[in-house]
Amino acid sequence: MNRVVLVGRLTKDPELRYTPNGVPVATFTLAVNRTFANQQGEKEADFINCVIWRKPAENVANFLKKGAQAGVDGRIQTRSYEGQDGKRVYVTEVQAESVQFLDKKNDNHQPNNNQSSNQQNKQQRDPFANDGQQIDIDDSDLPF
Amino acid sequence: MNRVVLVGRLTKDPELRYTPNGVPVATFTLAVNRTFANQQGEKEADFINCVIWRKPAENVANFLKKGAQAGVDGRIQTRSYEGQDGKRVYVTEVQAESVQFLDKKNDNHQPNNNQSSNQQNKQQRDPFANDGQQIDIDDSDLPF
Amino acid sequence: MNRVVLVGRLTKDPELRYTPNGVPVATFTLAVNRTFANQQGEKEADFINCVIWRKPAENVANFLKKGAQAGVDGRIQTRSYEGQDGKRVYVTEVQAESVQFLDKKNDNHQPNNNQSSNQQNKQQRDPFANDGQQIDIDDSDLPF
Amino acid sequence: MNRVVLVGRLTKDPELRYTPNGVPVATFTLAVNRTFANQQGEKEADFINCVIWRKPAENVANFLKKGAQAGVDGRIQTRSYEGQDGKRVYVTEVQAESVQFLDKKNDNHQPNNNQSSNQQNKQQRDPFANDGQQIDIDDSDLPF
DNA sequence: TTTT
DNA sequence: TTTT
Repeated sequence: MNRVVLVGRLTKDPELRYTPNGVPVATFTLAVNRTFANQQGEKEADFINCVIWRKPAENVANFLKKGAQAGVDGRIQTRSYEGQDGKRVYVTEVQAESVQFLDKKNDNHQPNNNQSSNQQNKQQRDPFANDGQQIDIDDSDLPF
Repeated sequence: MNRVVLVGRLTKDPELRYTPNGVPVATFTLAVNRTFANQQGEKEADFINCVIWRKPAENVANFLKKGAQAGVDGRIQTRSYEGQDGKRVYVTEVQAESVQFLDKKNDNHQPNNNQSSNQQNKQQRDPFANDGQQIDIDDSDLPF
Repeated sequence: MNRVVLVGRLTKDPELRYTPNGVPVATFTLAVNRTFANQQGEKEADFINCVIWRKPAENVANFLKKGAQAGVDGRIQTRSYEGQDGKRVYVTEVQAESVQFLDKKNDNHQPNNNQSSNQQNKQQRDPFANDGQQIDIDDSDLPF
Repeated sequence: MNRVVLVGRLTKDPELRYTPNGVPVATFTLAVNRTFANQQGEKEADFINCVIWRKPAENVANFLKKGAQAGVDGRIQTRSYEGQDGKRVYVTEVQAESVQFLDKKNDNHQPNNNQSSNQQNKQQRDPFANDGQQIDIDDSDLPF
C-alpha cells in the first residue's frame, strides 16, 4: 500500500524524454503549499519531483507549463545511484499514475510553442543527454 | 493538498530524539513492497523515511521495532541542507500524522529492552549528537 | 486508517447550519468526474456528500458556490438513522478535514450574496428545520 | 481525482458472484476503527462497503474471511436504484483497485472451506439470486 | 544503510 | 446486518 495525492503548481515546464525503446517519460516538480507554516515561517511549500510514463507523459508535456495547477495521484518511489563523487545518492520521487489539469481550459490547453518550451527542446537536443538534471531515468525504472 | 498513505515494515528500530525544547521526534524507514516488479526485477521495495512528532513519536519508539508492520498517514515534506562537501543536499521524507500498528498484540507490543533498543540509547547518548544520520531535525521543522 | 482525497465541483451552493451549541457545519456534494466511462457510458461522475465542521465550514459556505472546483481531504464516515417508514437508512459521507479552493480568486472569492445564497438562508429559516435534506446532523456527530 | 485508502477488518466472509459474462465480483464490508470517539462515545467504527472485480475478487474470496485485517486502495463510487417501495435508494461504496492482506500467513491464507464459506455457496446457489443484499451489481458497473 |  |  503506497498512495500519494498532491495538488500544486509546476515550478517550471515539464521535461519530456524518451527511453531507448521510445517510451515517453515526463518529469516535473510540483510546489505544494503547506497549510500551516513553520514556527520560523521559513519554508511554506514542498517541492516534489514527479515522473509520469507513456501517453499521459506526452499530455503533461503538451498541456502543462510553469505555474499550471495540477493534481497528481501516484506512488512514492525511491532509488539510488552512484554520484559524481563516488558516493551513493538517494532519490525519492512520486511516480504519477494520473495527472489532472486543474486550470481553466484557456489557461493551459494551448500547446507550449514558445522559445523555452519542451516541444522545441525535443528538436534541439538529445532527450537522454542527461545535462545535469537531478532525475535521470532509464528503461529499467518503468513501473509496469 | 498533500496526502500519503503507506503500509510497510520497519527496516530497523525507530530512532527517538528530543528537540532542545523537549519535543519528542521519532524517525524510521518503512520498506513498502511493490505490487509490480521492474522489467529487470531489480528493486522490489521502496524505502521511505518517515518522521513523527510529540506523543505518537514515543508510542512508535516504544511499540514498534525492526520488521514490525505499520500503516502511516501523513504528508510529503522536502527540505535541503548544506552537505559536508558544501553542496546542497535535498531530502524528501514523510511527515506522519498518525501511525497504525498492524501486527498482533504479542508481536510488537512488548517494549524494546534489548541491547540495540532506543530505550537504552536515550540513556547513553545525546539525542542530538547527529552521528552521521541522514535525517537531522531541529525545532524549526515542527509542523504545527 | 481511513483516508479520502477528492477533487471535483460543487453540485450546488453549500448548506451552512449550526448545532445547538453553535458549532458551524457545512454540507455539500462534490461531483467527481470519472476517468474511465462505463461500458454503457451511463454515469460519468460520482456524487459524494461531504461534511465539514467549525471554522472551515464557514469558509466553505462563504467562498464556494455551485460549480466551484474544490479539493477535499478527509475520512469516510457511515451512520444510520430511522427512516420515515420505520426502516433503517444507511448513510455514507465524507468528513472533510480540509477543503482547498481550486478556482482563480475572482471566480469564487466573492461572498455569495444573491437570492439563492446560504447567507440569505441563514436569516430566513431555522438551520435545523430538516426540510427533507438527505444529510441531517446533530451535535453527537462532531468528530473531535 | 478520487482516492480512498482504508485499513480495517472484514465484518463477515466476502461474497463472490459472477456477472452474466463470467466476470468475478467480490463484495465485503470493512470495519474501520476510528481514532477519536464521539462525544457520546456512540459509534467507534465505520462500516464501509467495498467491491472488487476480476482476478483479485477471487483472491479476496479465497484468502480473506470474517475478522481478517485488510488494506484497500480504491475509489468512492455512487449509484442509485429503484427501491422496492418505488423510492430511489442512493448507495455509496468503495471500488477497490487493490486489496492487501495484512494478517500473518497462517491466519488467513487457508482457503475458506467451512460450512459458511463462499466456496460452498458458489456450489449451492445462483450467484445472482439477489437474496436481499444491499449491493446488487450487474455488468454495467464494471469500472474498466 | 534496508523489511517479511 | 457489523470487525479485533
